[in-house]
Amino acid sequence: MNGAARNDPPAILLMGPTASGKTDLAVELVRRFSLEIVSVDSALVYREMDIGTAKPGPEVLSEAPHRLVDILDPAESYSAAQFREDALREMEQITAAGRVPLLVGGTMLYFRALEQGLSELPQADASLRAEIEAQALQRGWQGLHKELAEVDPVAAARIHPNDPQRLQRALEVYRLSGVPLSELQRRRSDDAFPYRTLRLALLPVDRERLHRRIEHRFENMLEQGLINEVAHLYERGDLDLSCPSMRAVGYRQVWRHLEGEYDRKEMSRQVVVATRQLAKRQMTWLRADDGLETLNADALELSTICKRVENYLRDET
RNA sequence: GGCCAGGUAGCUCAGUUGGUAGAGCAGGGGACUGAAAAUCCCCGUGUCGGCAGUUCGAUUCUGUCCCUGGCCA
Repeated sequence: MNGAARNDPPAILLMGPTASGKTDLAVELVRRFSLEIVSVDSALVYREMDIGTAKPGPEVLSEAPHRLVDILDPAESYSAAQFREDALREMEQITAAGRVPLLVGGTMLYFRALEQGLSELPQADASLRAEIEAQALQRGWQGLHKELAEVDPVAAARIHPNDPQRLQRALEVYRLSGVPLSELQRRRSDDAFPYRTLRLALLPVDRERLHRRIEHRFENMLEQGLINEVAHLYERGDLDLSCPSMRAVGYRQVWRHLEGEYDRKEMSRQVVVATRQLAKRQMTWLRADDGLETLNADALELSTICKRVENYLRDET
């Protein structure tokens, strides 16, 4: 897309839901080919969040370095636009060094933003968001939805009155720019994505198996000291549940447990449930994308995949 | 052993003055433009514990049995 030319450099994209085995496969590929990994993950960007994000350990990272991991403090927030900029920069460096970027992750919005670009919209504005939230408290989101319908009927029709996050964003964009969000989005972004891609998706076929995997992985995280990890962040004093980092699966539920909202058993249940739901949403993106080569995550055939990658890389020259 | 309260969707429960039942959660499907591990939308048939009785008709009333919890012995 975006008119990728025949002579664009290669890039491999590897998408998959949580607990599908993306990292293992990526590391295997790095061992065999001249690739370098760029993480496409909205939680791995945070430092001090290792266990709950299933971040690859030091040994793995030294063998197969991941770019865009540990680049932010948990008090900061990231965005799809920022990711796009960062990822393009990293990809350029990797390409310039004669290697092929391997983008690996589960944040599908980031993949889309990277490949298709984003419209030119104003950045998030914390104080304006606070203002809108205060208004929502008074008038209700329904009321704000009516307000949006007056200035941007197209966006209002698309955004459900119960969807505070998107309502807030649409109002924010209009108030900052004076132009309806839907109008700005209509204007085609001419963002280029100058790569020829091999697009792979790791898709678990057996749902029960995935659920079991998620459960076991969480038990492992507990053994590795997840609660302690979150407790450290909790004790910092400058974070709360409104930070995007602390909304991540695992962190949010352990945070509530630390606040005494529910006991350890209930917390565990909630984390596992939230992880299953995350995986389901990620798979919805993958199923809707018909440009992917799908790999059965339950029965990976490494040799077949390697042959595919080898062919792809050879065709390039 | 006696008394009491319960046994209804995978879970927690509501309900039917007798016309075979519905919420939340879980689960499934979908959406997704600077918070995305976020935010939201759609989807509810299950021997209403078993058996028998009354009734045109019982998940609902009666009897009995089983199970769970509590109290008393």
